[in-house]
Amino acid sequence: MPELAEVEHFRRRWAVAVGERIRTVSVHRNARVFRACDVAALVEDLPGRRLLSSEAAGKQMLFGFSGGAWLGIHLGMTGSLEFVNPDATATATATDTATATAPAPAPADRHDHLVLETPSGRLVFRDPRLFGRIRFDRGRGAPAWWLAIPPPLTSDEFMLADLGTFLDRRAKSPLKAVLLMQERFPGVGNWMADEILWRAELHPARQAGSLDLPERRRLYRWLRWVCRESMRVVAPSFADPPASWLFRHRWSDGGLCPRTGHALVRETIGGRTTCWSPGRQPSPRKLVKKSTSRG
DNA sequence: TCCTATGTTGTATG
DNA sequence: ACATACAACATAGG
Repeated sequence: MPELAEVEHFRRRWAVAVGERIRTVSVHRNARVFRACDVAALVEDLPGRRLLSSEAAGKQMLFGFSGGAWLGIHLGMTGSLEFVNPDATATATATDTATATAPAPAPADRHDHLVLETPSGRLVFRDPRLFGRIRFDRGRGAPAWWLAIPPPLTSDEFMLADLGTFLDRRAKSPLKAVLLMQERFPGVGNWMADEILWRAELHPARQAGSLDLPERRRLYRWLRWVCRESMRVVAPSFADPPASWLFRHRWSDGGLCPRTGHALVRETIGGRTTCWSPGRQPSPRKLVKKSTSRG
């Protein structure tokens, strides 16, 4: 599920516990999501600390704790965050074990790899497919990997020239693959890339370096628009975008373009299933053909 | 049984 | 060193 706005939505789910103290930490310590994480440090360090802050940047999240501890979360393909209020019966039993010194048991659900218990509930990280990633860092300021994430695509720091530079550096790659590169387009994922290219009327297989200036302007404009609008529409409630978006038609075979009414096409481009509207997004082959005249 | 899946990364090749 | 392409990761559901 998680691209830019969905990640922001999950961040907000955990943010309800900002200010609360972590009472216990339970983990599936051998889960792949901890491959870049010192699990022992996390489990020993976090209890007693207070959750102070939460941020999302692209598909990454960072939760800050009192005393200089940082929990980084990437949701991979199937990760999610949830805050679970204990029901009345569960509260009694959970409270009784709170003072116990024995290590916290592993979470009951096999896909819940990290659970932070607070006085009012449980912060749950779930990820069936295990492509997600948990990081734990200590220090006064945010960790280096976090600071290296480029600025939001909706901000003034991301300019047309930045887009142009990157397109030229990846000149031979299809636009679809280029838009998925997080080092330049943090938060853009498979459905967002298709949505952007569809709105910009650019075929996903076009080589990045082949775009003229008007096309670059279009890409820039709709890239920012999709980021802004998805944040506005999706982040608060996890709502689907309106039916006027490609999003609502791209998932299965037989979908129709909401602009042209003609059949959408689905094909693998840049290693990912890609959906586009042939009547709206002219193929690279056709574009090449138009320059046949020679003086 | 086979195919697909809203993501990243390691590795091979040019 | 850089750019590009793709298999691999692990699980669930159609």
